[in-house]
Amino acid sequence: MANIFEKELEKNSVFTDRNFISPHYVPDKLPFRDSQIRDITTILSPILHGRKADNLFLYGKTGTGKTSVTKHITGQLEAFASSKNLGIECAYVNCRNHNSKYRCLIKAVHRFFPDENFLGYSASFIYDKLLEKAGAGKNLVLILDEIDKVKDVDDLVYALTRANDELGKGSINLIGISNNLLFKDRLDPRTKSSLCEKEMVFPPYNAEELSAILGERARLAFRKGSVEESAISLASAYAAQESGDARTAVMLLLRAGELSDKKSLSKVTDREVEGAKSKVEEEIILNMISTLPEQQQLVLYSIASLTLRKRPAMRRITGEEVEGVLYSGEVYDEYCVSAKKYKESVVSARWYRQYINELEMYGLIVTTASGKGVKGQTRFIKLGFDAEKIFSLLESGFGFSS
DNA sequence: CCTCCACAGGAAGCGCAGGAGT
DNA sequence: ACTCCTGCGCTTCCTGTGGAGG
Repeated sequence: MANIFEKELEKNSVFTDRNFISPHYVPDKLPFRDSQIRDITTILSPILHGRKADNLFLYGKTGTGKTSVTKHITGQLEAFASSKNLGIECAYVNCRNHNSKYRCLIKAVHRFFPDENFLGYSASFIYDKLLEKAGAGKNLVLILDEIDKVKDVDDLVYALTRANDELGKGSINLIGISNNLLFKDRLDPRTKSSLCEKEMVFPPYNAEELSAILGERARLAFRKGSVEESAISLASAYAAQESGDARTAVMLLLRAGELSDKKSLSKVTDREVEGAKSKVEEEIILNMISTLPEQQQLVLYSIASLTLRKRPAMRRITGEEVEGVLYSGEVYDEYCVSAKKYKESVVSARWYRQYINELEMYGLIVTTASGKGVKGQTRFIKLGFDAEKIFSLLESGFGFSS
């Protein structure tokens, strides 16, 4: 339901209601996630009978629908439970904002006791409050989104699972969500077995699936007939190629729509999607690098500037455009030089390799093992995105300059 | 075949900050 | 307020590895 002012604003726009195409919008229907929804529902079903369900751990890359699916299901669960007067309550905690055991518990307890303020109370008091709620016969579902961001996860999960042993009736059920596939391995084995009683992987969407999702969203958000079919296909293809990330696809279409408005066009065509692509890519990169520690930004900066510097020479040798491939060693040397220029501290080569691994995990760079034709064993490093874009973003936004 | 190169990545340990316990 | 503890970022040291070169 659009606000009347928003309607006014969108009179001459390709949009009818932009909310439907915002990245925060949780759709009613979640296509291609039927089997996940079915499985999770089955796993949660014991609590409808007042018993504890298995804890559940979901993982998959960003924009694969983990959060949306979970919110959808718990929303339905709460609605159903309240209509049947079953004592079920859910709390959603985003651990990116609540990144410690204490903060998570506060957030959750505040959800269960909305009228009370718990700031300043001790951790054990908060914990007891939670037990009190569950002990009154309630079955609580705690969703811990981005659980890998919690500093003391082991403590948190241990405390929450342990709580069930102390409860006569009622229960505390956990759903952990993470997009870090390595997260599970660094958990304490006991935490791992209790949190991951049930596990589920959310695979990336392919181009056809993205296309269907986008089509549905476009129908809700845009004026009828103002988005060309091929524009949707193109946006889906880009997103599928990049990551299989629904959020990227949605952002592409949103920005394309804005572009059409800006140019006072009545339609969104391939050209606008094309234009939006570069903008969305920039947003994604900026989003990623802005949260990076300064040293990692420096490493990335070194890779970008080396790539740019070497490119003309490589072109001269081969006579054609080549991929900007760098040796691990020369990147470290370059990093040492620029680190001395901007900060005095230079990390060791060992730790630099750790940085490289992390940058690769974020998808900012791609590395391949050196095959034949190269002496010794090293890694080839390549940027995951356009070198100029990364270079200029780091230069303008983070105070590096040549 | 052996040796060297240019790294990869594991293990141990160190200094520090911040939180818990007293 | 005081210690004690713990996690984190990092260094140092070390062993492994695959290809080049003699």
